[in-house]
Amino acid sequence: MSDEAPLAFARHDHSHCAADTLARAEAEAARLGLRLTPVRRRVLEILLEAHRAMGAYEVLDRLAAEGFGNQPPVAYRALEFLVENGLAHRLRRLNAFAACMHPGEDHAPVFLICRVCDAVAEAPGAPVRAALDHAAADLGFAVERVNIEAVGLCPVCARGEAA
Amino acid sequence: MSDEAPLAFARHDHSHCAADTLARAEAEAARLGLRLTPVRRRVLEILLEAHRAMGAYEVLDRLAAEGFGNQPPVAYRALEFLVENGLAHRLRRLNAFAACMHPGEDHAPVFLICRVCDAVAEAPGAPVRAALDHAAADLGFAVERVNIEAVGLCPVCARGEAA
DNA sequence: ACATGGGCGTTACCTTATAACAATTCGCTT
DNA sequence: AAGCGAATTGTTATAAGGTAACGCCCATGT
Ligand SMILES: [Zn+2]
Ligand SMILES: [Zn+2]
Ligand SMILES: [Zn+2]
Ligand SMILES: [Zn+2]
Repeated sequence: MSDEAPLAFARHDHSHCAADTLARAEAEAARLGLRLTPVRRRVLEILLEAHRAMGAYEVLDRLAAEGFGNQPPVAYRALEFLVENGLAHRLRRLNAFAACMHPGEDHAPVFLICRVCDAVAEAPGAPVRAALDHAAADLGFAVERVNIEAVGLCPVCARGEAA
Repeated sequence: MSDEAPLAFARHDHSHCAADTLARAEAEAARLGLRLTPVRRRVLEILLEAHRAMGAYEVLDRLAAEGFGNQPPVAYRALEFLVENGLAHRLRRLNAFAACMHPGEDHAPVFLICRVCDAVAEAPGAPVRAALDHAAADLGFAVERVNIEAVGLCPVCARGEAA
């Protein structure tokens, strides 16, 4: 159902990519009995427009331009809803949010953030998470929530820098 | 020279712990030819007072009370200096800073943050980092900087919750 | 019809962070 | 010892990120 490798850094038909991910998010929302209201759905669509993270205020500007509320809570509430229900992720390093590319899949994402083109990829992080759990267990620490984010160069931009 | 297991969650002689870590930080600063000025040194001491993270404004209040500047850049610059030179760490999840407990050791820290008592431990994260590098390499992504932070329950507070 | 609760819009405010400039101090050369 | 450029500090001002609290509306169930 889902791609094995993230497409974020590869050229691909993104309109298909976004539509497909939105469809999977809608299916997941239905399965969980969530109310994907117009604002929430629109925010998810906006996040899906690119493999980038967006700040809450950037999202808010878009909403306001489309006739939704124009105050911060409007954006923050929709974003929080999406994050809480696994349809989006929060990138603490960027104070920003990105659509989840694997809705409903129970994944342990590692975020790879390109410092040149700002692309964000959600890499499979099960082994990373396992190593983390092990390190925590050694200290008797019970992990509940995790943020694993890496900043660096994506393959495309790496070629550019080499020049 | 350094402890194998972090003490953060264990009862220990913290005044000795802090003094020792400060001494190692000073040695490292000397080795690198860094200028550990009064503000910078004081900020490090403040961070070392507890195994907690402190917000920049909390640090600033302390500085101001002691006759240093009372404007945000004073705190942010000192904190940035400490972070850049490996004497402190920034916890993006908390918008806060903590003293490095292993200055000069070239460690790959994983931060364990207790949501009850706010204690922060710096766990050895070499295996986690290795797993992350591997995941990134699969995508051709060159990792430069990393944030690995976990929120959960420290062993002490876990006993409390069980009751 | 009516009560209930969730979601949305708004006001108001708080916290976190940075840009830019001036005055000073430091480390070094002459 | 004087002088110079670079680094550091203090200050002003403002940008960016985030939340509390209130009331209205609408969907749902009785
Ligand atoms: Zn795509
Ligand atoms: Zn995801
Ligand atoms: Zn200690
Ligand atoms: Zn450290």
